[in-house]
Amino acid sequence: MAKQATIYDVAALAGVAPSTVSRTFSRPGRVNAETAARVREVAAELGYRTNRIAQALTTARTGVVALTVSDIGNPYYLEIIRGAEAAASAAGCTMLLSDSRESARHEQQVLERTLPLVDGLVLAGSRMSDTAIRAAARQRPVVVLNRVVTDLPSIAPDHALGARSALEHLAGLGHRRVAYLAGPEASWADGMRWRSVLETGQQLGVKVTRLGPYPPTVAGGSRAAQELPAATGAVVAYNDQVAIGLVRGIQQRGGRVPDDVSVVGFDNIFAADLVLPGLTTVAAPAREMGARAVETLVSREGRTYERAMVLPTRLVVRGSTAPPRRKSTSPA
Amino acid sequence: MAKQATIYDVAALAGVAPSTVSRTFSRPGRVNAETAARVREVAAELGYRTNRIAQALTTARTGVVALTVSDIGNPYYLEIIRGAEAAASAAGCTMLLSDSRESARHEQQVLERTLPLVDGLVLAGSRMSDTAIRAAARQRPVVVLNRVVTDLPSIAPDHALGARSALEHLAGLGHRRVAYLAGPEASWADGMRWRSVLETGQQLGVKVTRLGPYPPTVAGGSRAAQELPAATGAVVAYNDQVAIGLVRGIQQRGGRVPDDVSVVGFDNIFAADLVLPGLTTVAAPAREMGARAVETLVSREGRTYERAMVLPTRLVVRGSTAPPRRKSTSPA
DNA sequence: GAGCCGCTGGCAACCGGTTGCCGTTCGCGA
DNA sequence: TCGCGAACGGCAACCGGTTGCCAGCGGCTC
Repeated sequence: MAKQATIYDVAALAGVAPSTVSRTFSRPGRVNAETAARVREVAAELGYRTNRIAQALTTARTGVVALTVSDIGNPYYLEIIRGAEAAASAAGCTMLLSDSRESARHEQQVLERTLPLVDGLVLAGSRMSDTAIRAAARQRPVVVLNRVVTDLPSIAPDHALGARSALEHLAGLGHRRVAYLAGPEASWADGMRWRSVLETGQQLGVKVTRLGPYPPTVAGGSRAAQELPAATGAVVAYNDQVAIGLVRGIQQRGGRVPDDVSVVGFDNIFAADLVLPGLTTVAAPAREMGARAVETLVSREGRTYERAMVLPTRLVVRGSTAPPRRKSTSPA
Repeated sequence: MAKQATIYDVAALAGVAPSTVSRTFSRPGRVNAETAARVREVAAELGYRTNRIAQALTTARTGVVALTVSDIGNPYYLEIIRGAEAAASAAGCTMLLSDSRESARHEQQVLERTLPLVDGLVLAGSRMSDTAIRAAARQRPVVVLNRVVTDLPSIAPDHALGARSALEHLAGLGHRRVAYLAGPEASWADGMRWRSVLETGQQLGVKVTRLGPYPPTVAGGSRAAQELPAATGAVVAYNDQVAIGLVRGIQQRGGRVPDDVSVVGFDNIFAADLVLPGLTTVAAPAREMGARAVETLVSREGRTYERAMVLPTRLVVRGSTAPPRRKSTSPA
């Protein structure tokens, strides 16, 4: 923790004014090439590094962007985080990652702490109200992920399309009754998914029922398995964790997936391909979403409020879905 | 993004000097109760919030601590992150989380960016050399996690004890040959685990062989399954992901776990209890480690360099380990 | 040869707090 | 009544850069 050299030290040793040193680094071209070379040389010798704090004070830019997720433990965010990190790094900023622990209150606290320090904010899976989000947006540029907030730059997968494709898949297999396992009530995605499942069900003549809400975790899914009506032949779960928990719960009670129950999840998390049977799930371009969010944030010069960006989803079919079981227990 | 009120605004409106406003917030007690009350009132009215950047410039404290992990996707870090977050929050600081992507080079870059902005740094699973870590410690207080660096505050699970208990468990079941699947060469934990497996093996009369290194991922474990000598009856894997991948790989080739091969992992990640069979694994008090690390960092007033803190591990026995298969294929 | 312009470097104000030091006021003991 | 110290508020310097403005200088045009 040796004392850092300042522009004043460099200036003195190089025989120029501090402002010249400053310009050498922050405004190259503004200073004569030879002078700049000398300054750089002295700076290197002294191990000078510009003090980002002091810089931030005058420029009002810290070079840090925040990414808030509703739960770091949720693997869905993994690719979002990676995408965001890559974009931030490419743009020369640091990313400040924080966890709102599935709580609007905690999310608010986190924002309170981080907002003053950052140039912008990506809210992935915010549990706050639109009003609260808009309030934050009044302090710093905000990009909303996984959700659409009017008049705020938003990036979201096409939840409706995803839910529709899940239901079409099940209907195509011959299912006529489908249960939807709801996630957190504060989840915007949950609302969109349920609504789309409901509507698509009506269009396809599939009877849909809603169960829950359940915590968006494996444990939540296990609990759902206990409460699942016996006749249920097909389930769309809020996300993959719930779906995985459900499958396990069913299996532990002696049921079989997909023979007795078909299960579809959302997000295509890594583990979806790990469990047995593999989980059929709705995949979103998570990495791309993370990257786009940060890019949007960083490039917001004219504060152009583009319309919400909705990205296509894709159904990944694995072993957890199959035609409903015949009444007879033996195959045809 | 309305203009924020400053101490000058508050001072003017309250009819006091800016320094009084400053002291009202940063040095309560230094100013008369009545004056303070008035200042606070005016501040509230104006929505004044102290500018953390400006504050950081003079106090040289940003109130941010960084936590660097080798891979955010690794569930092992999850509890560490949670523990660290809780401790940071309790201490009134913000946590800056970053990912070094299993690369010393990238880790270095990340540090370059974050060090200037933070009050201290927790390195969890650093892939850098001791020298590089010491260099960082010269710039900011550092606490090392999962590893011991001489003369630096270090917190690590008792890797040796963990590896020993794993091997004792296998030996107790009757295994006489055990393979160790190595992790990243730059991993300090890997070195400790292997060494302990080796030594314990010698003491217990168990023949141990080392395979790898493999990437510390499920995919790495699957690859290991392909390269596993046919006669192998018991395996200790670098971590749970590798162990899980191994189990899957074995199963896909028609092998059975634990009947044909017993498998032990490290870290007791969440998924260890999710796979079938459940994974026997060495658990470390991850959450506590994360919390202790941040606490150590924050409370480092006298820069007391306590000795390395080594925390006990605990073997969690699940279904992936069993006595070796008899020569006869039928049960006794 | 006068006027103008672009290139450079320096001066000094400023960003928004923090803090050492000083002066005033006031209570209290001698 | 005088002296002394504690309490309290203000002044101004400072943290380390950034930047608007100005001046000197050389070159070019007419």
